[in-house]
Amino acid sequence: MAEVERRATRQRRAIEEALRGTSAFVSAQTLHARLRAGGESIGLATVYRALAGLVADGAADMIRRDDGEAIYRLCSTTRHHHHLVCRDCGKAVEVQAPQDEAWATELAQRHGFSDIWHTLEIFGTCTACARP
Amino acid sequence: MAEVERRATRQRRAIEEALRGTSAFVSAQTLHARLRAGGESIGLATVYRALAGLVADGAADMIRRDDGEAIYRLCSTTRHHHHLVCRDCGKAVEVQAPQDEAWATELAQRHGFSDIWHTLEIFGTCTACARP
DNA sequence: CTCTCTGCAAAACATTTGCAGTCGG
DNA sequence: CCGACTGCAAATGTTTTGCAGAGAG
Repeated sequence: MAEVERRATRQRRAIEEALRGTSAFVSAQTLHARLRAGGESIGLATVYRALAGLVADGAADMIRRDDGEAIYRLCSTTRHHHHLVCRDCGKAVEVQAPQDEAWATELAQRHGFSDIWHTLEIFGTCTACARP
Repeated sequence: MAEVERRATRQRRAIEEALRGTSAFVSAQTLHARLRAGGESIGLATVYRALAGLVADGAADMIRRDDGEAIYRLCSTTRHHHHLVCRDCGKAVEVQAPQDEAWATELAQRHGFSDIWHTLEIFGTCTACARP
């Protein structure tokens, strides 16, 4: 959460607005295409830079799809949490994993690992994407 | 686990041997470099293709590092499991998460998600990499 | 012999970066 | 005004692919 000055430019407003309008994870590529399609004039590099800034500030979550592409989403809390993500449309729900924090820490210590971090994401197909 | 014919070539034997010799996750790039350094004559594309085959057969695990690069490791079991991975040297321990399977399934159903899959990886610094 | 595998170089992609001009505060 | 921000194009780095020849079974 680097506390850096961030200027509110037209482009960043457009990005945040687009993210606020959905509960789904989106890739930088897709977001860029969507903004352009919506008439916004914005460069791809700007989208990447803005997203990186949001992640650094803790305002957005970034996870990796199976193919390695990064996908982003605004998060409603800075508390540690996980997601239930539709692998088709990206729609996601924030979820808590009751014991996982303590479990991971205990397990790591038992094996002599320090400076622990863990990722836990659940992928599935949401109701809307399930119907043929 | 596509059941496809796999021929035992010199290159594939070298790759499997290299993987068998370590408990650490390695990237295709690193594995390729290591094999070459060891005197093996092998192409990068071959390494990628062999690793993809091992993963498809369920013989190897593939996870993504934070930067998106894929890293691979032979797994001792085809049972669902997770890893405690050293983010420095890649050394990993297979671990079981007692409740996570049931928890993830129940959670997904409650939200109407089907065809569930989940990833859970713990990253830390192992004892060997911790000492300055 | 036949079909899979291999190597190489080219291609495909996602992401980052250098730079000169733009614009928010 | 000043420094952060932007767009573009070029650079980077990983992974994939096309193709002709090699080699496993």
